[in-house]
Amino acid sequence: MPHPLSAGPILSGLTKNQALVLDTIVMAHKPIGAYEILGKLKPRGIKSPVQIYRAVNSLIQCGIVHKVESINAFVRCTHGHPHHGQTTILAICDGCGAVVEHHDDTVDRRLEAWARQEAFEVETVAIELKMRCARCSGLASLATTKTQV
Amino acid sequence: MPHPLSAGPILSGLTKNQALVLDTIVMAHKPIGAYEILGKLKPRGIKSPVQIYRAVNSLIQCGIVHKVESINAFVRCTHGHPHHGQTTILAICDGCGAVVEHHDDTVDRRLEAWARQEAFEVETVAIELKMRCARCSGLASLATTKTQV
DNA sequence: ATTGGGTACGTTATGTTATTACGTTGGTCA
DNA sequence: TGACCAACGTAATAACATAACGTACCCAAT
Repeated sequence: MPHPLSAGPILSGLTKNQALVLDTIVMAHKPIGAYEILGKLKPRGIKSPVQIYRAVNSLIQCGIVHKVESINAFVRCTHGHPHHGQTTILAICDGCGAVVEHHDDTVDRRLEAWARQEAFEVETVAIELKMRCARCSGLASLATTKTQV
Repeated sequence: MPHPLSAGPILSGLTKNQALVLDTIVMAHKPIGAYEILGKLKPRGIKSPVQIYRAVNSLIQCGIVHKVESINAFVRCTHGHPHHGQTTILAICDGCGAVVEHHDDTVDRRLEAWARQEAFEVETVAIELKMRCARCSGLASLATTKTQV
């Protein structure tokens, strides 16, 4: 349970460390790794990776943050209302790190149907696409004029 | 490109290291990490992680092996015929490491439609489920009688 | 008010996964 | 033959993640 006194810069109900980490993830505007978060929070008193991992794990459990498995990084959930058991689909641009989040009930149903057929119990689902966003694929022929990940 | 002379224990057209690594992955019957592969191949002259990573990357490019992103491990592709641009869906049992591979055109179409709508170019797609297989979830109430991952 | 449980925290150390950098080998082909 | 290219070998290091310990604090039951 959250520390009752803390009220983070973004959301209340988070502990101090959770709020710091969430804030850093939000500010990044793209997936950010644990050690990069650590680097940014050292000036604010965070000293070790464990502290980051503890906080992101809480945030993930709350559903506020997603882990991008394919790049070992974390990103703010941009899905407005709470997920009702829906699978999060993430597309990440190789070029600029932009992330688009999506949900698709049809996909969820297809996966559930498959699970029933194979008689296994689904615990978690991760769907991740690597892509070039419109801007980055449009710029493909030009020199590298924009910031890369 | 493959080394022209080598013919591995499993498939021809692979280099010696690729064949060794593939063989180890196949023998494992479940996802196996790079360092575990390394451990098994040390007696056969492989000395460093790079050699493993080079080989698995080639095998992945050939489509012979999949990387399971969510657990940083590698598994033999069990899809019979060559994939026609299909997305691989993997379900991995937490209990015993069993893997089931699947493909679903409907899911592929939904993701493609989404990509079109958002105007990005898909490069790769990873769909991974963590699950308990029928055997492991049936055994849930019993003591740990079977080998765990 | 004391005590015991639970949660987050801090710190150190270590374990695990992956890549960079650089030089060598051996086959291909003009 | 010699330029090229792909795979290989080796050492070092980077990047990601957890274990194991003890402390601080709130809360609820005694």
